[in-house]
Amino acid sequence: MARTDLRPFFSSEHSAAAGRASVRLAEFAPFFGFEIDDPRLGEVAFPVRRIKAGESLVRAGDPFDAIYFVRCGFFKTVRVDEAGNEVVLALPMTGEAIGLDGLDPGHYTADVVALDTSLVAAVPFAQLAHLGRENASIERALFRAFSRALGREHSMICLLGTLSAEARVASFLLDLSDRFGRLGYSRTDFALRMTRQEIGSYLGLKLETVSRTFSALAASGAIGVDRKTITINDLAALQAIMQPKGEEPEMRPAPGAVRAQGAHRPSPRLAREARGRALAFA
Amino acid sequence: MARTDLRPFFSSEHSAAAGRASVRLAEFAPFFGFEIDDPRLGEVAFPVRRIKAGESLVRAGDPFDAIYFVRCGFFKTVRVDEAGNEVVLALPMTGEAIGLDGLDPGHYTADVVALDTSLVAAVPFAQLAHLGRENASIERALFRAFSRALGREHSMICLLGTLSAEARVASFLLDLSDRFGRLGYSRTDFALRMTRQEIGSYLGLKLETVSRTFSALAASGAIGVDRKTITINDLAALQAIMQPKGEEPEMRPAPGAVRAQGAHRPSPRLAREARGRALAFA
DNA sequence: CGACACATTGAACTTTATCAAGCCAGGTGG
DNA sequence: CCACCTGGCTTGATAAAGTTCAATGTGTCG
Repeated sequence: MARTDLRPFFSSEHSAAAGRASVRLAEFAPFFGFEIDDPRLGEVAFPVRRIKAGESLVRAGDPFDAIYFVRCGFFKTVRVDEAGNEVVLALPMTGEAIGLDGLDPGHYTADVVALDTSLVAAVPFAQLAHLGRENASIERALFRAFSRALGREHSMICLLGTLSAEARVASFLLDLSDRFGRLGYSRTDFALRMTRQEIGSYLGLKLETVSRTFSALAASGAIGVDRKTITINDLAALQAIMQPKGEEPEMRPAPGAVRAQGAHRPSPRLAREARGRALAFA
Repeated sequence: MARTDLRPFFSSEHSAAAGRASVRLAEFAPFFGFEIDDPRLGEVAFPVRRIKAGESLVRAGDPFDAIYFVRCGFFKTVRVDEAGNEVVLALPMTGEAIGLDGLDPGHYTADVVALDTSLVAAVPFAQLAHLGRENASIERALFRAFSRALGREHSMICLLGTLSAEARVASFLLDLSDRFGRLGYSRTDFALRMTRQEIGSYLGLKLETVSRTFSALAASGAIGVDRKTITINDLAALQAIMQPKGEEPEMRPAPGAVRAQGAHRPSPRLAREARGRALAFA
């Protein structure tokens, strides 16, 4: 793991290697919920890194210094735990931030590998924190980025903790569909960038199980599978897979009688609101 | 048998009224990695809430306003997903923060229920962020708290994605042991505050599986189980369970390796560093 | 004391992993 | 151009790990 990785044009501001070496904040901020209310702020520029499929953006153990904002492309983050197990922790794509979990330990905790040619803005954390101190919107967006990441992990834990293989795969496809959709791509037709093995690792399954589940879903007509191309034919069917029980209409306890000791009520369903790429943060 | 009682010695100083209504930052900050370099800062006080076992600190859907710092006690955070599955997401105890994931959606996403009589400091997020803007150490600690939470979730995802039931339970016990140890309690004898069902939910297992695994570990001599009391007899055995393969990774084992050192696994891995109450952030 | 919630244990059953072929598309080199 | 590799995918047969169902035990609390 001690592989000295020379990072291509990291701090090169002007050196226009193959392409541009930096982006202005104003160019990518909107995709991450940053509101730029001060025009000067928008002019702050950050180095850009271009990563080709198969290359690493960061490696586990590298000293933490920057957050990476994916401007376009697709990555996988892979952690190798102490037992030597490889786990795909996340599949970040355009509009998502990478590396937040490295702040506390002081080093990145996972390898981040591009699955497709990608562009990221490398924002030194110290600088970001500094900007945040001057601009409330930036600070807010930064906190929210952390919080959102946390929420995502929680969903993942629920998925791994409770869902069957079929439900996990359905959930995975719906998530991809949703994310592609938000970016303006088709919600029903897309190409997977990762192997069955990687999907399995991400979902806590073996690649054979993923393959079989794809086949089964295809046989049921819910989706079409051709190699790495997925077609979603019946969105509702996929969603239904995750409602295993005939959920009876739940009784809604009047919001006031909160004397509930011990037992936990069915609790008000927290609507999954659109937290998309939108900027708003009341 | 001595039920390790987390004595509420909280109000050591003044106003030992039955229910003191506030704590000064200086009193609990050190436990969370906050460095108080400005004495005036230490005087800032926050409301305290005392929660009895079985009561809820927050409920899913409640509007997000504060982060709760557990001063003493033990909680579970439970999410009920859209399918109606209950999942125990975390088991926060003394020295940990609760509610960080609620910032982005604007409401708490899980029920947080006390498993034991507990005391928490309720720190309004807005106020915390404001303090952070004036004091770099506070801000840093806040970011780190987010980052650390993220790291914890990642470990959880690895656990759920790759480990067998036995390894999950072993890992769970080691984690508890470690956490109790950090707080000054015995690392080898402690009382579980949660049911088998809750443990199972947390580990992605059924309660029967947890029970069976406890029994098996007890039969092997690694632990002792008496109802809710756990005794760890063989720490190394538990640790060994998580090294399923004779994984001889490429890290060359130093030729003249120390054998004396009580069979300490080759875990020069990113050692889980003392992230306890320590403050350092080089 | 009796009820009840929690825990343990057994046996049957399901789901997923494992092992083992075989297949297919794309790339390489003869 | 084709024959042939190769890496990834599919599919089948078994096995293993957990779940489910069910019965029984046990401490706690009213």
